[in-house]
Amino acid sequence: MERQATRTFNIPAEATLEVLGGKWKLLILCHLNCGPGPKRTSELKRSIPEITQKMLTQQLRELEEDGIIMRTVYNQVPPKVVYELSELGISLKSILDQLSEWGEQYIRQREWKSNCPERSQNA
Amino acid sequence: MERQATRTFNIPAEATLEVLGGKWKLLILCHLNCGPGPKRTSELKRSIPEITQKMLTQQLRELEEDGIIMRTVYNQVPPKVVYELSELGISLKSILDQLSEWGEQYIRQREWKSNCPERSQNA
DNA sequence: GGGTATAGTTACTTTTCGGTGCCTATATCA
DNA sequence: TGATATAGGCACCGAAAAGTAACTATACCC
Repeated sequence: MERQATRTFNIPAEATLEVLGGKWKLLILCHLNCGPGPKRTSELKRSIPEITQKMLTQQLRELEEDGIIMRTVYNQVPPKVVYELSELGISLKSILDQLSEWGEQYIRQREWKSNCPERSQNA
Repeated sequence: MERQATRTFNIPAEATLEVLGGKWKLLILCHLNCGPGPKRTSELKRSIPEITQKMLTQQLRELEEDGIIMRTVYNQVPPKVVYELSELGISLKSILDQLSEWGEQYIRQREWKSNCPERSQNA
């Protein structure tokens, strides 16, 4: 994933995906999107247990570089750092909301399918 | 990326991202979304020059497994296979459209930034 | 006969991603 | 005294992802 200053895209969606394409990015953004106000690093880590500290930091850095989120450091010990969506990040809100909505539907449908007695696969 | 039948998610968006999370998937879906009617494999390949045949096939298979797209094989030689969004895939339409829209904005903003004479970086 | 187009599959190699462990600094608390 | 919480850096290594190349089948065209 090269992070160039400029490049050309075949379709505009490619630009979006270049910014949001990391494995954890959309998930992180969803967490920053749901519930108001900034979130601490440790909060995010607890919300996404599968992510490692390294990956979390890395993805947050890239999102910050791309201007999607803002990072605020409180000069205190132990350290406190919070992240929140920037204006540009907020402009992704409806996409993030829809990822959640679609997921809800999808889960519901899946469960219906696998519980449907008509389709039991063995025996 | 394990492809399990069932699992639990911390937030619904995770379910969405499990289905759409592949490197090329959203891009492929955007191409199937823009312009009506099904698209041939070779069309997709030409639309996404960077993707390899192998990746294209693989991602299409997974999207098909997840019920997002439909694959139709014409029994002829040379072979003809077309892909189109399924009903479930069409339910992603507004997400796909927004990925494009957001990308347009983002590109415009980037270009504005880099062309803004106030901010020329050297000389 | 030989080349082309089409949609793959497979084996092999390379590259990248992501995980693990170890390190910093310091205020607070036991 | 020393453990804890916090945010993160860095080096190393294995696993997984992605790229490469060769192969299939066959109708059509020259």
